[in-house]
Amino acid sequence: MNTTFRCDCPITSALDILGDKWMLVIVKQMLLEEAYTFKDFTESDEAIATNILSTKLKILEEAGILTKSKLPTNRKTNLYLLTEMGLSLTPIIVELALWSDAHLRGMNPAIRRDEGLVQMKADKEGVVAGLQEQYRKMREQLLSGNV
Amino acid sequence: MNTTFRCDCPITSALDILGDKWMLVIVKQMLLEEAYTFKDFTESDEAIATNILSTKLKILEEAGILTKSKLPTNRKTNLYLLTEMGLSLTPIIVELALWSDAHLRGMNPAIRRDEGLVQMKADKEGVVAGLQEQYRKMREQLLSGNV
DNA sequence: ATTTTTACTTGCGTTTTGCAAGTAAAATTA
DNA sequence: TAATTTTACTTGCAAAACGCAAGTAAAAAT
Repeated sequence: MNTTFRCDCPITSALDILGDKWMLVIVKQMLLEEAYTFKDFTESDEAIATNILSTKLKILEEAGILTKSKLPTNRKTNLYLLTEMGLSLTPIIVELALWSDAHLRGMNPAIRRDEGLVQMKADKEGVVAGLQEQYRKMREQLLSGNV
Repeated sequence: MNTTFRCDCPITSALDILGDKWMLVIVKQMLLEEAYTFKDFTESDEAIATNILSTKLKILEEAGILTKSKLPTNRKTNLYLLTEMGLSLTPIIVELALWSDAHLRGMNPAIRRDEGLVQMKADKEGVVAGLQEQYRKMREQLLSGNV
C-alpha cells in the first residue's frame, strides 16, 4: 500500500496520491457533506463500493490526510476525520468546483448550482477559510463526544 | 470514449474528467514544461507510455481542454495546445504544487524546490496570471509559424 | 534514394476498479 | 436475555484501465 512517486515534480507527486477517481471525492464528502463514518460514505450520491472505500481510507490514513478513531459514545462506529493536512486540500477542492461551474455545464447539465458556488465566486479565500474553521469546530464536537 | 458523470456534484464532475493518474500531469507539462508535440510528452520525467498518451490526448481534445493542429512549417508534427478552458486549470495546478510543497516532502524527499514555488507562496494570483499570459503568447508564436 | 523521426497502433500481461455476497462484532429491539 | 439490526468491513470474481514492448506508416532529413 506504499505510495511510489514518479519523479521529483511537486505537482506529479501530489497526483501520485490524489490522482484517481476517488481520493478527492472522499475528502470532499468529509469537508462539505458531513461524511465521517464508513456508512456515511457508502450512502453518498457517488455510491463508492465498500471494498474500494476501505482501501482508499487506509491510504488516506497512511498519508496523514485523515485519522481513524472511535466515537467516545460508541465502540463500534469508526470516526474518520480530516487532519490539518487534509483540511489544507480545501483550496484544491474549491478550484475544482469553480472550474467545473465555469466549463463543465455543457457536458454535464445536471451539475447543481448551489449557494456555495455563488460565495466561492464572490470570495474564494473567505470560503476556504470559512470551510476550514467550520470543520475544525465540528471535529472538536465529535471528538469530545457531543454527538 | 464518452465521459460519464457520477452525479450532479460539480467537484465530482471535474474529477470524472481529471481524476486519474495522467490528465493533470499532461496539462502541467503543457503549461510549465513546454510540451506541445507527442514526442515532448514521451520524453518527460514521468515517461508516459505512448498508448496511454494517445488515449488521454484524445479525451482532453474531446473535452475541449486542448486542441490538436499542425505546425505551419511541418505537415508531420502535431501541435497540442491548451485552450482557454485548459488554461483555466492553472489555479488547480498551482494549488497542487503548494500542497505538495507544504505536506509531501516527508514522503518524497526528492521533491524539487524551484523558483516557481517561492513565487507561488509570495503571490499566488500573480503567478497564475503570469503563467496564463506567458502561455497565450507562446501559443500565438507557435500558431503563427515562428518556431 | 535511404535513413531517421514522429506519431501513432496492437498484443498481451498486470493492476485497479467494481459488483455481489458473505462475515463478525457491536448495538438495538423485543 | 435472546433475536434482530446495524456497522464495518472482507472475499471472490469479472471488467476496465494501465503499461511494456514491438510494430507500422508517412513525413522529414540526409
